[in-house]
Amino acid sequence: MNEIEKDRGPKFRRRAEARPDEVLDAALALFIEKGFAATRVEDIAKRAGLSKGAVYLYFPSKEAVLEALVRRAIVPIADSALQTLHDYEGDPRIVIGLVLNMLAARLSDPRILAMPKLIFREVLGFPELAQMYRREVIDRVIPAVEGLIRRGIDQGYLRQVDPSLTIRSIIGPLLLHVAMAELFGIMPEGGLHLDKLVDNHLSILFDGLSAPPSAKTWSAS
Amino acid sequence: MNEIEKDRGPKFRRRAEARPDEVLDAALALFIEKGFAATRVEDIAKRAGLSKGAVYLYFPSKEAVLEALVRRAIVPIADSALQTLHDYEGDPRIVIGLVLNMLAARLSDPRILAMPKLIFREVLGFPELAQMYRREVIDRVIPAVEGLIRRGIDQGYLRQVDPSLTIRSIIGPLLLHVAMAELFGIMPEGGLHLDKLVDNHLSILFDGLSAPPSAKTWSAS
Amino acid sequence: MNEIEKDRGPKFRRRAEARPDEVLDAALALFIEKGFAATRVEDIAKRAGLSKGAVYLYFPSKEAVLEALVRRAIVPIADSALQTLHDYEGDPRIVIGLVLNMLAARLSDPRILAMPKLIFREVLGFPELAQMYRREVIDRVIPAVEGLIRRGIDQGYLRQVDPSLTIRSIIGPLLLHVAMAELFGIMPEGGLHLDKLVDNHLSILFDGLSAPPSAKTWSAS
Amino acid sequence: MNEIEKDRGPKFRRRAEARPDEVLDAALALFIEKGFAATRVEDIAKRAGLSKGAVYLYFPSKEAVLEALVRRAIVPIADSALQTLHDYEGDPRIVIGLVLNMLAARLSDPRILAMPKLIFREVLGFPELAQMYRREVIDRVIPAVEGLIRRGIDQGYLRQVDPSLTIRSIIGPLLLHVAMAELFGIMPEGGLHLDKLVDNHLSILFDGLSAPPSAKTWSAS
DNA sequence: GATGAATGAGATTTCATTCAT
DNA sequence: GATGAATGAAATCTCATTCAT
Repeated sequence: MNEIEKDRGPKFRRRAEARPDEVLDAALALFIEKGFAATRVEDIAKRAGLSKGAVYLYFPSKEAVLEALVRRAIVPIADSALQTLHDYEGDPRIVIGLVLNMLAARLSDPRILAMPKLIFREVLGFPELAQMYRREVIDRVIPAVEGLIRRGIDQGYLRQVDPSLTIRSIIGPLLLHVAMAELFGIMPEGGLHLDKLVDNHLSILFDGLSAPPSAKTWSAS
Repeated sequence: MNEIEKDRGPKFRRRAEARPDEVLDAALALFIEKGFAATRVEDIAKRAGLSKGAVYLYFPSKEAVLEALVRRAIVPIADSALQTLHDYEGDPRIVIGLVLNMLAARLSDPRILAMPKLIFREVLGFPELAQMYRREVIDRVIPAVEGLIRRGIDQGYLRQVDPSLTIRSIIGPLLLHVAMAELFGIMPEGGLHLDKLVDNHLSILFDGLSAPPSAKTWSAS
Repeated sequence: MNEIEKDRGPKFRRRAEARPDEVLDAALALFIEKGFAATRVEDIAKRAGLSKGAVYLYFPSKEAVLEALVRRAIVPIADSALQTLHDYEGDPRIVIGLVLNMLAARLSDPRILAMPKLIFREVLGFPELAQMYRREVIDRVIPAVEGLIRRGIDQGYLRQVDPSLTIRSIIGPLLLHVAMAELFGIMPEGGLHLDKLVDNHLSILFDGLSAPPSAKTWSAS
Repeated sequence: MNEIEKDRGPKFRRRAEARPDEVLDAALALFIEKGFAATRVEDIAKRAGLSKGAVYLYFPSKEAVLEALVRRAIVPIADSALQTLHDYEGDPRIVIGLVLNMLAARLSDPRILAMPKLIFREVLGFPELAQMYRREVIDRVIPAVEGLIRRGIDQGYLRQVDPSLTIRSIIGPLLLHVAMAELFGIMPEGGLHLDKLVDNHLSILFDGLSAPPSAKTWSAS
């Protein structure tokens, strides 16, 4: 931060204030790989390039590392989703498309993908984690999306649907896509291809699976 | 059940062939509540009404309890879904509706809901679990659904979509609904109401979120 | 023992009073194979063809099985060695040769070989075992052999040696031969060949390793 | 050693590089006393002046302690025996006498005596131990001794005997002497007196138990 | 600030022994 | 007499956390 210290090449960045962040990076990788319970503090330390004891200089417990990890990651994501939600005013389908594509782009970065994976995996064991995530992310995003849908209905862009339940129809397919890939290794050939999933999903989400009646009539005639 | 025998303390129950099942029931409850790693074998035993050592009469290890648990639960579910998939031939939307409603009904039973919760939570730590689930459930259900969609497209019921990716659009919303409720306690007032979710989801899935063009025209004029 | 019971074919010997002996046979085999500590009572029971609980009808504890085992085996061996020691009066070398050859013949039977193996292995952990073995075997055999040697010296058959220490020179080579074979698998090709060992050993024991002085002279001239 | 540091309780000793050796010393004493199976890791730790967990800082398992123990002890002994065997060229009886006296001197140290006791006791349960002992000791010593005997025969020092079997006659008496003392408490008054045993044994080994024929004649006449 | 040796509570697993049937 | 389900003490090993240096 300071003018003299700045960022003087990677060689001189040892022992900087970035230490806690390096611990979090290491912990994230390991929590994803093996889970919270099966990750030893010593592993985290080793991967972060410092000693076991040093971890406790920055965090009072292993659990605190997990909490800090989640806190660090979720706020920016929620913020940028909310930003997009607020910036656009017209056809909500445009906004939904933008947000889903933004999400798809972000989640293609494994470092970011790691966070929801971690949260979904560990949240049952750490109620504070659930509360934090709810407070910081869910309780801010859901009302915004619900409002978006409600306005879309009011303005005639969308059919009459339950805004709250419809959120599941908008986000759920992404979650399942990621879950299938991460938990069972089931994904399109060559990778997640989240962009293709979003394309396919948006076309169904907006226009439905059903063939247009006219089309059917045409082909039948 | 008998008035005299009733449930008079655990000491006098011998040669109950239901023992392994009682252990599994106890383990399921605890694994869900606290996770596999944080559940002690002694907890399982106590809840099943026997001693720590007795658990090892029926299962060679704690991990074996988990595997048996999953095996016991998943096959029937997959079977009945496949049954429905095979029994109907015409409009695939009917079949999809039937299967989703069947799923909704089943998952309303907490004992059944517990299984996917458990699997999703622990599968990262137990590759064998993932393989078993894949083999027994996923690899049987996915091809059946893909075939259903493909035939629906060929017969003019459905629009041109990617059958494989579309599976995510069909199932994903249920997963998210359950996840929100179970992980963060976010659900409609008064309960999961999976039936309402499925209603809302099916209407979007088949007909899309977009208001019909004529409607828009009308409202705009 | 009784005229009627006798030994009426193997078919009718089930549930006879031989039960405890069958337990001991099974225990012996397993104690040899895996040691006392690593042998489970259930293994003994299974091998003896009865249930775990039945073992406790005959023996109050696992340790009691070991003691009974040793007691059963050692007395006859000591008896027959003592018999031979007492029966001969003249040249003690004849007696020593007879006894060693008798020992060699007996120890070629794995069932008999098992006992000293077992005793040597477990005696450190069971002082009572040591006492029993000492009382029943060692304290009867050693004085007899010492007396034999002493008389041999007095009668001019043997050189002046320490009778007590000489016992080690007489028996030690057999012990080492068996130990090398049993512990490390080091033995003559094709088996223990205890008879050959005894031949070689007796010739050294009586006449010494050294070449006769005259022979040396001859070969040198 | 230093007057101020002395041995002021276990709490203030840190970074002692001798730790693993202290653990081995403690383990040796206990394994001898109670056997491997009956010795708890906590006992070892307590005797070494540290905590249960600390043992696992130095050795990955209790079994590894045993292996390290044996490895530490046997190589020097085998080495010095081989040294003696190789250094002398002439009359093999001289070499045999030197080696046996060297062995006697060494085994008078209880710390060294403990090792063969331990190995003989536990080797049946740990095949790796047997292999290690064979590789490091037996397979190096036996060929050397066999060669010595063979050369002694060729050069006219020794009678025609089986070199391989004769090894038993050379070493066996020492083994039995030690075994009787350690297992049953049978030994000359006042201690092992291995030197006296070796004296008596060597005289028999080289010259035989039999009285010289001339002597017999003399005494008879 | 940093280290890593040390601790000790706690987890899984084994098995001799008991005892209702 | 026989069974084998059940117990529970005890053993090995792990690892979050502390603290002397």
